[in-house]
Amino acid sequence: MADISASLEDYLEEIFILHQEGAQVRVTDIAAALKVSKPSVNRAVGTLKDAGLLDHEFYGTIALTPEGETRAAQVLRRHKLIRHFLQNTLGVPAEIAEEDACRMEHVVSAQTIQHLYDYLSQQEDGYEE
Amino acid sequence: MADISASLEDYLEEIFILHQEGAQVRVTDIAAALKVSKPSVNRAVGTLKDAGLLDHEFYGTIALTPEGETRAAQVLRRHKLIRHFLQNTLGVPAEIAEEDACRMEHVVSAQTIQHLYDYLSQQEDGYEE
DNA sequence: TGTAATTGTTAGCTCAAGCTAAATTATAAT
DNA sequence: ATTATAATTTAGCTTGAGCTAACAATTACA
Repeated sequence: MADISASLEDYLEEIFILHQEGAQVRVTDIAAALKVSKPSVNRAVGTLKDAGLLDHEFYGTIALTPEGETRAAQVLRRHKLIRHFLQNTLGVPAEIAEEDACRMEHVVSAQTIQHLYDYLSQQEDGYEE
Repeated sequence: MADISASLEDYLEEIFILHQEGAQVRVTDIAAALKVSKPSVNRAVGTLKDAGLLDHEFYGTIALTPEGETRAAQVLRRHKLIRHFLQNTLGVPAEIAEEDACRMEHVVSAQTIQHLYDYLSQQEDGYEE
């Protein structure tokens, strides 16, 4: 379970989200979603493929492996948890909460996420994942 | 007020702390504190000097400018606020709280810091800066 | 005061992650 | 079926931030 960079986590997360939204995931979709060039996507996808986190055939479509899916889901879970906390507990405006969550999701430890989850759970209107 | 990188914020913060601890701040001290090579420190210090955040003469000692001091103090304040929250509100173990604060301090917006401060202030044992 | 040890700097390498321009492959339309 | 458009990939550049090795300057002490 080698650690991957914040940047690669972003690619993984976005691929997961695009997949959830239904269609086949292509390089162009990811580039558009992350506002990054297609060659940048191409290289990141290659790195993630080498890491065994996704499958990608030449000029083909992109799909997460089970391992990649697990990782992506973890990042997205952290994102939602943090955003919820910022917005509903601290009262940070939605847009700022979203932006901060995008950055914080890559740096908060598993331990802290667990404590944050427990904290949110024991509040009046408990957090639903 | 151009933004600086997380890495440069770390240098700034460490210089601030070393200065608070009394002695003159030298390249070697920073390198030891941040566990980084002296050439790395040298270059970062050059960048911060160009940004007007510190003064440094050839083979001389390092001192923050007023602007650099302000910036460093802001980073350190964020660090302490986040660490306090993680440790005392969420109950994250001290060591993990410290590590997480080290990374989070560079990515949390000013808005969120303000909201976090307000949140901590209105708790039973209010937060003291 | 002259030499040894320490400190600081320079030169130059590596890696990650972005980019553009150009080439290749696939898809769609006439 | 041929051609035009779109998607993907390759090649190669840039920047930031780390590193080591080698060189220069300073400090300390014998």
